[in-house]
Amino acid sequence: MTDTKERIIRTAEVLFARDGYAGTSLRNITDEADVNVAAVNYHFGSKENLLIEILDRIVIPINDDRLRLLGQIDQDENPDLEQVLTAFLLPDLKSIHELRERDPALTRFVSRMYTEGSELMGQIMGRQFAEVQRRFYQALGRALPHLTADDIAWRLHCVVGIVIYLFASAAGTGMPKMVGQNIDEDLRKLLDITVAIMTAPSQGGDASVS
Amino acid sequence: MTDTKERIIRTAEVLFARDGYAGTSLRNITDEADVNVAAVNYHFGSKENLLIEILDRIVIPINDDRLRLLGQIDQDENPDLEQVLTAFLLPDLKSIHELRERDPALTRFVSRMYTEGSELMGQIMGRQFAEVQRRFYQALGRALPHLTADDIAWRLHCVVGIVIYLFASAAGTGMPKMVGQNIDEDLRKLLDITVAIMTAPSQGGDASVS
DNA sequence: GTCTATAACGGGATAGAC
DNA sequence: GTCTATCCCGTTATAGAC
Repeated sequence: MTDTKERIIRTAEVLFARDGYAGTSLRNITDEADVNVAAVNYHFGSKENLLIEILDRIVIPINDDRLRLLGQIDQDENPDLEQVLTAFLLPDLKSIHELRERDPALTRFVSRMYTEGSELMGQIMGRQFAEVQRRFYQALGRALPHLTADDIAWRLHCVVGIVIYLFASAAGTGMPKMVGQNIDEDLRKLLDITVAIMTAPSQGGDASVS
Repeated sequence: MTDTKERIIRTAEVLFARDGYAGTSLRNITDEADVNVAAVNYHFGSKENLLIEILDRIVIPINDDRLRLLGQIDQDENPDLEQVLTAFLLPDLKSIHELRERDPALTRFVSRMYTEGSELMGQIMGRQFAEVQRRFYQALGRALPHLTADDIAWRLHCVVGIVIYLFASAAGTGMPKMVGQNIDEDLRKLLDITVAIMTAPSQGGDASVS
């Protein structure tokens, strides 16, 4: 039976989330998963490949979901800001709830991938997120025609910062719990904040993001 | 001469920021700093003590500065929201500019300490931040009397999420540059967003943070 | 205070029996 | 597909000469 492979993934993603990639040894994983040391290299080839496979399984569905929801909004006319933000935020909330159900520590995986920022992870996350970013810049530009592209980028990144923190905080250990049990309520609270961010009057000059 | 100790700190903080605590070996540090392997254990006792010393040097001044600025605001009457938020945000911006001048990668150190969330770092960061959190909850409660304590906590944590992302993004590698060259301009943009967050109308029910 | 040398151990990866 | 055994290297930490 090859649920050995699945057991490795299930164990490794929790350990990577809790202790980080560098902080987790293959032996930590195989001991906990009750599989042999050699199994990781047999099924994945290397520790790094194992990480990439785990990362893709978690992050790709989120961004696919984002693009799917954005595609459902009628793109001919100017889209509604709340709908666009919902398309951006809802996949994260769904993912947080799913991950948390599997293991409370698991939500930290996503925030780690962003913050650890090694060459490896930065490239992978960037590749995953580039298309999403481009599409949402477009949609937000139509929803908020009075803002400059730089303003939109700067403010969307504030939203991203909140979302990453949301993943980190959902893990439970020491951080404030910002995500509850009801996705609709969580979304409503997030929309209150993020709509305010995107529509905030700007006293300052031009924002710029490179 | 004991600038050996200082050289170790200067090198280690950059490597910890760039590659993480677990991802950095003492040999990485001593090779790069051009000091002997044994010097770290002589001057700091252990790798962990080295981290704590570096962390304290960076984070304690930020939070001290926060409390100092908050103390300057007249606490007898209801404080002005922008002033309170400035007391919260300005120390971070000053720190980002200082760290970035020493080494662009260095700003990532702070965001890492939050997101890595090992027992060690979580405890240290929690201890550092607990008093700050308490004092700002109080001040924000007076500045925004119509909000519940839970709403204030939830929204302040959104601000924290943005700030952490700010530190991470300032490092340059792959992430958007959200912090410019002029602190006043950066502060103005941040205040636009964070005032909007704190004063956003809430369509949803009660927020709750534990 | 600073060095060399080494202890004692854990790391990722692989060869080869089963 | 799964195991044991092992290679080879890097790890933190320390002992002891200088």
